[in-house]
Amino acid sequence: MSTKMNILIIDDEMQIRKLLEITLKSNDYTTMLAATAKEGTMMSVIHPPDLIILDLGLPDEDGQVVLRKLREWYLGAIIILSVRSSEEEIVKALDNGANDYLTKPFRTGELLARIRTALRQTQNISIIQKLEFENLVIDLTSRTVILDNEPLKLTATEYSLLTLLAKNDGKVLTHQYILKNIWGPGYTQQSQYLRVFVGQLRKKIEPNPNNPKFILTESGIGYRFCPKMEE
Amino acid sequence: MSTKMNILIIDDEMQIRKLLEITLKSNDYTTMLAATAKEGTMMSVIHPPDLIILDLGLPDEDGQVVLRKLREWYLGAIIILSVRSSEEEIVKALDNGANDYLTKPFRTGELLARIRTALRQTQNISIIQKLEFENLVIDLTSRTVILDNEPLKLTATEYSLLTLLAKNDGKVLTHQYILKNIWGPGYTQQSQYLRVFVGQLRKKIEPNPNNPKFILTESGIGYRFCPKMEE
DNA sequence: CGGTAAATTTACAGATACTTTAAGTGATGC
DNA sequence: GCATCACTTAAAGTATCTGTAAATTTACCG
Repeated sequence: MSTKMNILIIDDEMQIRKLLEITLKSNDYTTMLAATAKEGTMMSVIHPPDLIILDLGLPDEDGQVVLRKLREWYLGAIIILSVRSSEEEIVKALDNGANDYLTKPFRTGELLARIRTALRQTQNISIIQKLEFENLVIDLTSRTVILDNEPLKLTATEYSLLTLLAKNDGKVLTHQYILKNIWGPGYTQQSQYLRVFVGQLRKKIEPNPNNPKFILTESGIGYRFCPKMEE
Repeated sequence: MSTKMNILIIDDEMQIRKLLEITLKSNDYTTMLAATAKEGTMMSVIHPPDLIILDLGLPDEDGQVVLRKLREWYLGAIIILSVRSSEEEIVKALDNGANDYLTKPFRTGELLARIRTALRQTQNISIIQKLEFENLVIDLTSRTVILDNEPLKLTATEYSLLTLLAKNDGKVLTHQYILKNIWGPGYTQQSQYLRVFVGQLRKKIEPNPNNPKFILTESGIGYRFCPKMEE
């Protein structure tokens, strides 16, 4: 993501606003806060956020009405956060265009996950699975490897080997285990394949292949992916 | 919508399946029923539904794994329906690509509302009406492709292939995935079709088909649409 | 029925990646 | 110092994958 996602919180309870603000900020979002419907609507118009968290029990206007009005023009995600737990209220909110509905008290982790889901859907962002190690980034979704901000060309086998090692970073993987996973159960004796491909990978990703920084040899046992900090 | 929305129910409890079937049918959906992960996966491949309701506690495979596997290719909505109510499980499912998560026992009206919400969102995927890449513009609404301000004549298959690649720009799409999406699940072995059509597309859109700028080959894996900047 | 455009096959040359062989390095122990 | 073992590196051989052209089949329309 180039820039942080911005979330507008419309809730009249100060404690909730504070809690949400802290939670969201520490999860790499930026926030805007509003205590009333009027205030919230205005903020959303002036600077449309990527997602709105809306409480239904606002002092100045009914939440369902606020929701309907927002949906007349706002295309981002709206998550309702409310003490009201009646089925009628939930159904109404969802049919008024809410993307999700959580009842208070809520679990923070779940709210964050539902925010990610809502953003994914409205931003049309796919599930991003990334492995990041300093200057090396492996994007499992797009199947690309970026080294020093440059895309790196890897063959199918090289890519499989790198991801297997990177997914288990820190752990020592035995020759047998790697061979079984990449080439199949019948190849556990072909340690030579492995040596050749580790060599090729090192040539591509190691700044100094003689003194590997990423793929370390555990003599007699196997290999370990363990990005060393540079000195 | 011209035709009824089709929902696949994957749940091992017969009573739940029956209940859902009756509820959904009386709300103008068509349904498909599966009692195991294997059965459900197969049905979704053969006849992809508009939405999948997935139980996590299946007898033959872990629901989270089923979910992840589905998300490798299935773009429709997936709603989890499970007895498991731990935050950990919910967060995991949402991050694995579920659109929503309901715990059993559930309220029918709420489920229906959440189904409507999920369908609204996934059908909205076509909110994107134009794909633009420098000198190449694909207009999905009018089904036209403009290259260097000149309309380009493409056959139906060429157009589908180009839009599939362009919608996933940056990502590597495997031969299998492309074949399944363009020709159908039964054609995953016909890589030859793909070569022929990629060749034809390149002849039409690439300034220099020998050194492709748009459609890049990932040998042994598939193709990737990734408009390179010119030097 | 004939004409046309598109899709499917077939065939083959060229490119790419994988396997295999072999020579070279360095550490360890006798 | 020499032998051994495990790993590294390079390069040749082999298999597989890819791109292209051209032939054949299919589908559609007048």
